[in-house]
Parts: sequence; structure tokens; C-alpha cells
Amino acid sequence: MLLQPKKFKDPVEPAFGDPNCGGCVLDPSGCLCDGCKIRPLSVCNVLNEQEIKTFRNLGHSVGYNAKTSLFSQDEEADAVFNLTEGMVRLYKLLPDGRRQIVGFALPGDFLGLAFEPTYSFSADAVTSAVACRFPRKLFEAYVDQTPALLKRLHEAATYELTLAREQMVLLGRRSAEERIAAFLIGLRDRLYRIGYHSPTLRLPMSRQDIADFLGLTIETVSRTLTKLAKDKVILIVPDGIRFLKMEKLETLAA
Amino acid sequence: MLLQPKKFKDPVEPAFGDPNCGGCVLDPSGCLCDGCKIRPLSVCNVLNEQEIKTFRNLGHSVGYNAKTSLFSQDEEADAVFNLTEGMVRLYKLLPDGRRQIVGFALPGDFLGLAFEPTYSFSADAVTSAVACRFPRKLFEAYVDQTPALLKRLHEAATYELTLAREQMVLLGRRSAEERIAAFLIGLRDRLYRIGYHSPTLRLPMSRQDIADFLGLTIETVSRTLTKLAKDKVILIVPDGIRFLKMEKLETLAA
DNA sequence: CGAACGCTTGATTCACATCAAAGTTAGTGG
DNA sequence: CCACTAACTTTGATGTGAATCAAGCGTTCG
Repeated sequence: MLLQPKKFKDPVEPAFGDPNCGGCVLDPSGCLCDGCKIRPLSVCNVLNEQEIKTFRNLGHSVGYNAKTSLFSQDEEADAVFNLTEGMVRLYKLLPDGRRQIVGFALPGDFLGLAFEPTYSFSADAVTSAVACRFPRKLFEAYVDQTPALLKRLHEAATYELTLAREQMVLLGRRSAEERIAAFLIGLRDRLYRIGYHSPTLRLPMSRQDIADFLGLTIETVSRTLTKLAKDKVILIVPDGIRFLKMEKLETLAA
Repeated sequence: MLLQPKKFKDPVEPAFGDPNCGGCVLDPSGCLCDGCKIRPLSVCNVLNEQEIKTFRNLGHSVGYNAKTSLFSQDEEADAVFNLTEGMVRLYKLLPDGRRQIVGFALPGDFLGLAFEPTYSFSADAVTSAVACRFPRKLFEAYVDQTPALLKRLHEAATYELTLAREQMVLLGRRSAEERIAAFLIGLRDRLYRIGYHSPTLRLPMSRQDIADFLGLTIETVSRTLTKLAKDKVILIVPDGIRFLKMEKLETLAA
């Protein structure tokens, strides 16, 4: 399953070309495109079989154990990532330690596109995760000679921007209960679209992660979930929730 | 000046091909690229003189009086815009009327790129404004055959995404005073980069606009500005502010 | 001049944060 | 496998920053 825990070789080997990288190279010969489940959903779907053969050799499939880092804010942005398994949190830190999670990446999501030479946010694995990791220079050179891929990346960025703006509305103008409702529904919808289709919504991230994504405190998240459960809108289960009154939640999130 | 008020022919003529558009076509022969001051800052800067000749004929330069609409959320996204003069507010509305401004567009900014067939936010002029307006189909066809332009648009979208994520941190984790400080500095920096270089920061938008951008109320915006003025960090002047203690503001915004 | 609008200021309220503690789950080592 | 510990989550009591409610004060404009 896409969000199942898994353990990679420990201690992890450094990824090719990056001694600071916390991951473990799964196959030195390149990305594992042949059996890749999320390829149809990913940016690589615009490449034909011939092109994929070149492309997969640009990078490597890398495994990350839960809580390990893919990359960090302000460090040199020398790689880009295509997440294939697991969940990754993307966040920015303020100097005093306050944290804002700017998104949870799911399989098929593309990470690390930076405007500047350094990453503008940090990324680490919520669950164990697998990503195709490409040296930035190689990737950009390939994109420059493959307009179809560029177009697909632009689509992805535009979509991200739409999500980001919706998150601004949530953070700027919604109540705690509305934030939680929108979060649960939004996550379910995204998982649904990538084929993860279940009556139970797994929440592999901590309450603190949810709080830092929604601009709340851990206590408010906990209380609000409890309230929704008391109202029989959701059922809290180990590691997630089940939806009981979808319409009620959707009204709150509207 | 870029943010100077100006009046366009009233009643305004509908833009070519769009009877609902609030603007007034300034030159039926196409965009006014020759004397365009912001072209070096805009996406068109990647086009050579030959390409510009084709490109400018795809659209028209359109003038908008202050408070008129360029486009609205949920309506068919049949045009894209390149702002050349004035300021435009971009916002999303919730069903009950709450508003979140997701950005203030300045000259050089590109608007209306949508992932879906409808606009995901509304745009209207804060000051009077001028934009090159392109029918979406024509624009997209041209982009498809001009990878350099696509690359430039992708860069612009990536930059927007960076700004959007910074705004998420602001909305989710910053105090009212920090928000105001970050807003003033951010706007100054953006104006500076497009050559609008002045000791006084003009604030052509209303207090309500600032509040809806920062996730605050109009009263809190007013009080916080007053407090900063009392502390001699800024000076409030008609239509804007002057910076007195830049370092203090920068600490707050850090 | 009067009406309307936008902005400021003051008094009060409230949603969520903070502080505090108990309960629960997960991880570790014997 | 269980005891012990650490980490996470929930729940309760209290505090507070910003919202709301409510005037008043310029400016602008018909």
C-alpha cells in the first residue's frame, strides 16, 4: 500500500552524489520505472517508452525511513524529487522555531523545484517514503530539451498554486472547525485521485503536524476532532478517522 | 507613474471578444509593446523583436478604471492578462461573503493562468490599471510553439508559489504586528524590483483590502499601524507610509 | 451643505492559545 | 513477553490577542 510503513536498510546509505542525503539507494541502475504504480499520475506520464529510458538513468530511486529528511530549507537545491511512495511534509521554520507546514506531498507529487539556488522549505518523510531523486542540473538540462515535460511541470506548479491559494483562505478566514473539516476532505480527495480509495482516512502525521498545517495548536486540533466525533460527524480510529456525516463536513468546509 | 490614478473613457467599451469585460481597449491594433516600460520585467522579455510582432497581435492593451473587474471567480477562464500599469487585487470569496485576498498584482505580473476551465479567483483593479489581455486559446497555442515563453511562465509560476508559501507562514503563524511589518516590507521590495523606488510607500488599497490580505480585521490593521506610528517605526502619510526604523520592521518581519 | 464612505479609537467579548495534568500508545531493553 | 520509559494525545482551567460592537472623525463627492 502507498502509505504503509516499511523499513529501509539501516544505517541508510547516502544517495548517489549527495553524502548529506538521508536516503538509501534502492537500485543503483536508475529509477524503477517499469513497475512504477504512480507513473500514470506523475509528471513522467508525458514521456514515451523511449524517452523514459533516458530519463530514468538521470536519477535514482531512494528510500527514506519515517522522520528522515529529503532536503532542508536554505541548503543548496541540488536535487529534485518525484515522490512514488509514502507521505512527506513540507514546511518552513521561523527563526524562533514556529513552524508552518505548507503541504503534505503524496505519491505522484513533484518536489524541490526552486526559484533560487537554495530550497525555500524543508521536506521530511512522515511515513517511510520512496522518491526518484534527480540531480538538479541533469534534470533541468533534460527538461530544456523536452518541452512536453516542461509543460507538464508547469501544469503541476499551477495546480500547486491553486492549492496554496485555497490554503490561504483556510488560514486567513476559516474557524478551527472549518479548517479541520477542509483538511480531512481535502486529504481524502487527493488520496482518492491517486487511487487510494478507502472508507477510512489514514492520518499518518502527528497532531502537531496537523496543527502546524492548519495554523492551530495541537490542543485545538485534538479538541476539534473530539467535538466532531461527539457530534457523530466522524469516528476516530487508530491512525485515522472514518467519515460518518460527509454532508455535514462538506458544509463546514464549503 | 506606475501606480498613478488615471481615467479611461467612460462608459468603458467592452474588450474585443468579451462583452462582459469591464475594460476599455486602448489600441485596436494590438498590445502596445513598443513603448512598454515593464517589458524587461515581464514574461515577454524572452521574445525577440520578430516574435514580439506575432505575439502582440494575439491580444489587446486594455484599460480598467479603479474598482472595475478584470475577471471573476468561477466564470469561464477565456483570457489571460499581463499587467502593465496599476495594481490589481486577487481574491477568493467564501459563500458567506468572507474574503481572502491572495495577492496584489503589480506591473509585470501575469494573471489568469488557470488549471481548470474557470478562474479560481477574482481580480479587480485597485488603482486604474492597464493590462495586455489575450484570448486564452490563442495564448496557449502560441505558448505551445514557443518553449522559451513556456519556461519563463513556469519560472513566474514557481516564484508565485514561493510567495504563496511565505504568505501561508504569515497567515498561520504570525502576530498582527508581524503581519503588517512583513506586508509593508514585502510590498516595498516588490515595487523596488520593478523600479518603483521611493522613500514613501504608497498604499493605494483600502484598509479593508490590507485586512483581507493579512487575515485580520480593518480595526486591527488600523490599530497596528497606529501603534507602529506611535513607536516611530513608520510615519503614516496620506495614501501611504514612510519608513522610519527599517531594522525594527525587518526584525518583526523576519 | 449634507450624505456617504473610509478610517480611527474605545469598550467588550470570544475563539483559540497557553498552562497544567492525566491518560494512552509506542519503543526499548532485560 | 513484560516492565519501564518516553513520546504523543486528550482533557481541563485560565489567559489573551484579535474580533466584534459601537461611536466619532475626517474626506470626498454629488
